[in-house]
Amino acid sequence: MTGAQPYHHLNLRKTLLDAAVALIGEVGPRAFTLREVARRAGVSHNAPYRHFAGKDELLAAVAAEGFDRLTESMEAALAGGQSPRERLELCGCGYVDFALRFPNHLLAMFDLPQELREHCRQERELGGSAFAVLLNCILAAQASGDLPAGNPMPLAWTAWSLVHGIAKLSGSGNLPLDPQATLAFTRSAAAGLFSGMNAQAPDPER
Amino acid sequence: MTGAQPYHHLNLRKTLLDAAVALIGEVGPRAFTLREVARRAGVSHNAPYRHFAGKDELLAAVAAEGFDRLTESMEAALAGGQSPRERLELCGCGYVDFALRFPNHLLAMFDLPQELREHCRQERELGGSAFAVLLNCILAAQASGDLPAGNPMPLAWTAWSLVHGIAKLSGSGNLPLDPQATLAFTRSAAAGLFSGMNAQAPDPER
DNA sequence: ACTCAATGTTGACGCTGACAACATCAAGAT
DNA sequence: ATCTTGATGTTGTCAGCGTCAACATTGAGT
Repeated sequence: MTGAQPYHHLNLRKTLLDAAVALIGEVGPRAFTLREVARRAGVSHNAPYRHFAGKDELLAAVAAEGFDRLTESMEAALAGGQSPRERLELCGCGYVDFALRFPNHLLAMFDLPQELREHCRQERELGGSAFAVLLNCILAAQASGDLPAGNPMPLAWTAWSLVHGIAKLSGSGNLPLDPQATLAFTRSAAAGLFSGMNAQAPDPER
Repeated sequence: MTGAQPYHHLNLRKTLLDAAVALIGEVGPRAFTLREVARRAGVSHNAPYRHFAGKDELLAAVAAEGFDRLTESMEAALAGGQSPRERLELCGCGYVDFALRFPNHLLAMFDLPQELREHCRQERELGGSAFAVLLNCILAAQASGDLPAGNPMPLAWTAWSLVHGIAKLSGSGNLPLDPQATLAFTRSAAAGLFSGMNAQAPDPER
């Protein structure tokens, strides 16, 4: 041994996570291969098993990291807003901005089997945190009168659906807009949706 | 030979397609296995190669079938509408209705690698047909004055994003609504978005 | 110095997608 | 009636994958 490759990697876990994210971006989460991740990290094909129970748990870890960054992105975006309405719109922009900056994480978060997600509690909790950011924006807008009172959930689902749809369609190349234009479009669409939410009361039966 | 299992299957292609759809629904598009499809169809592990170039082409065929049914679903839904506005809303409901009825097809259509889709022309054409149904609804609404004039594309993208987001979130279990409630929610959200589209002019720079 | 738990490696097994070679059948040509 | 041919299904094979088991290496605490 020349010492160039120490036996212990010291933070192989992080290295594997980064390699996994990069690999997902190159080949998609379907062709994603645990052995290739190990290869890129410069370790044997079984080394990842010391840090993750298996392939699925590695992907779940990527997804968890993604939910973390999603929450950060939304909170950072809405921090610049001055009114509840503006903060809600910016929150949606933060969602799409995250999707544009970390498309590979988004794939791991939503393009993976549901049975895996059910099995992993951490991921659900982090997803809940992200949703809570949006829900708080809705609640604040309702409290200030910027949105009609009532059950906030339909409003939150609607807003989430819109930004999630933009994120997914953009990520799969179905929106012919560059990132900057996509964000501007998101802002515009969110503003339109916000106006519409005020123009009609939320579904009364729920 | 008892004659029970004729050597030639006669329409193995359709049998394989159906088996593939069922398998996607059971294990997801990621764990989807070409050999298991063949097994369920009662043929050898290499028989599918006589009808599809490989695993990806079989999945692409499922996606193409999905785009076909999506177009049908939207056209059937909007046929009941009496005004351009109502037809547009119903078109969105048709999108979500398709997603609820054929979730396995939706997975093949959007949860698959993009390099495959680029490679397959038929799928892009069928996707374009489906989008055209939506776009025509937008154009009709603009012509009748139900929607503001101008570039229809941002309006179409917004509407598509909303229903696509609802479809994807619902399909991944993130919207705690049963199918009927999901459709009602879609109608309500679409109506709200429609109102918002009128409350503000489309993005002028595009 | 010794122990030991953590971490990385090697080897193996069954499964998969894909290729090549062969078998079977239907139908038209001779 | 026989031959030929192309389409369709099968068997055999290979490398690569995820995962388990057994072994090797290392650093930290005694």
